[in-house]
Amino acid sequence: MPTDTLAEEAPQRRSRGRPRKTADERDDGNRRQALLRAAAHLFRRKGFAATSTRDIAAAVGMRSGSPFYHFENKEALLAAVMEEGMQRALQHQRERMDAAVAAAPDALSARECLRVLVRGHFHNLLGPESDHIPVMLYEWRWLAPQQKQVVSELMAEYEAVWVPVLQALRREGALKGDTALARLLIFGALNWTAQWYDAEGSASLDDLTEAALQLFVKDLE
Amino acid sequence: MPTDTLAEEAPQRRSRGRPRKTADERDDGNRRQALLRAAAHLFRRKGFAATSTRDIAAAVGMRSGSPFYHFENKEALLAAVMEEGMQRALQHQRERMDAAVAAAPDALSARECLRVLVRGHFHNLLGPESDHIPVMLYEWRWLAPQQKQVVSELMAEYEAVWVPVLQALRREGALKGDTALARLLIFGALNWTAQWYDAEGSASLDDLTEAALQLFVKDLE
DNA sequence: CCTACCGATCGGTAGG
DNA sequence: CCTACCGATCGGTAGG
Repeated sequence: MPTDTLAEEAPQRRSRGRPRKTADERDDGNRRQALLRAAAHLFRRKGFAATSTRDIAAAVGMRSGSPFYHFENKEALLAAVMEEGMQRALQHQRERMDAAVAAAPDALSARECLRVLVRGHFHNLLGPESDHIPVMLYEWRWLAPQQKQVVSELMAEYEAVWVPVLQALRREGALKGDTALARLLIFGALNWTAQWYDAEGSASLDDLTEAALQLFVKDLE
Repeated sequence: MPTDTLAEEAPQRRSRGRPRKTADERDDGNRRQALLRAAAHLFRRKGFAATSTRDIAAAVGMRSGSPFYHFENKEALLAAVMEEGMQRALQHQRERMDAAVAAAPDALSARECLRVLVRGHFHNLLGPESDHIPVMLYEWRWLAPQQKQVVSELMAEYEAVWVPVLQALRREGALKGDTALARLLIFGALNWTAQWYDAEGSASLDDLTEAALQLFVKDLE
């Protein structure tokens, strides 16, 4: 964009016509980011089908046609929300696991591993800036097959970390039955919290984590 | 409707104009029922917001305006789907519990009670004619406050049956931690199966029930 | 990124 | 329950 070089030739340009943007809402890639944030928020609150691209545009102070300068169409915006959400979730999962391993004097127990994963999942699902993942979970059907492919690979990567942990628990006798079914049921219990968890309520994410572990994992006595 | 008395005066009336309906799709309350079934199916497959009342009308061979002869508006149709679904689910839950109690030589154990409830819930959620409950779970947000009130009372009635069972398990030591949180997590695990369960797949509803019990309930050794 | 616009679709209604 | 219709809204585009 030639704005900078033009600025050298017309340094005294006054603000007239439509109001100037303030510094932190200028072009960059941050208009795109703003659209993604607003879309995630609205898609979560009203669902994909009931959110108009006009709603999203208005939420970031754009006119109705402008989102299509940044995204090819409404579905591409949805796919981008989900991909960004999963990338951030993967990142957060890695950081938590690495930190937990680094902090453990001996090897981390399978139970402690699961605790870290569950706690991290609640952060990804219910924490601050967490609209993206519920949108991914609940608006999945609107993706085109190719977009589903991309997102489901990220989901598979996320879930793959859980597999050896559950298998270890099963070897210990702390988990019974088929681990694949157990994993699906566990993710169900966790993901469903997005339907009822109230951040203002009495239970914290740590409380939820504790309740989940007590429910899923037999204590070894 | 005066059709019958008029028929006495014109018994020879021939079929002309638009084709006659066959016997089992005649007026009655069964056009309303047909609309409910079609609506449940489409609301589940495409979501409430993306299903047009025209889609629903076409699915039962009506014209676009006709659903509004049976239902005041689109939301009333959704509410009726949910209410019917919950009434049937409650009925089914009662029948299963009564049958299990009648069949038990001694008192039913808490664990067996939970098994019956879980198995019944899978039937309500994943069995034949089961679109209504997933619609209730996933399209909840479209209800008006007053409709939410009605449906949530039915849900409360459904869940109330589970409470003493979970409390009994907790007293036995087969369930740890807060029972209210446990109930929410358990329902999450069960309800989420609507997202991934494939009736054509390898696991039966009995398999799912077994997996759920193994996951949630500690065996008492 | 805005302006101005298009074709399509939607929920719902009057009148029969 | 159909016919004929309305006003509103929507995703998306051309042209700048």
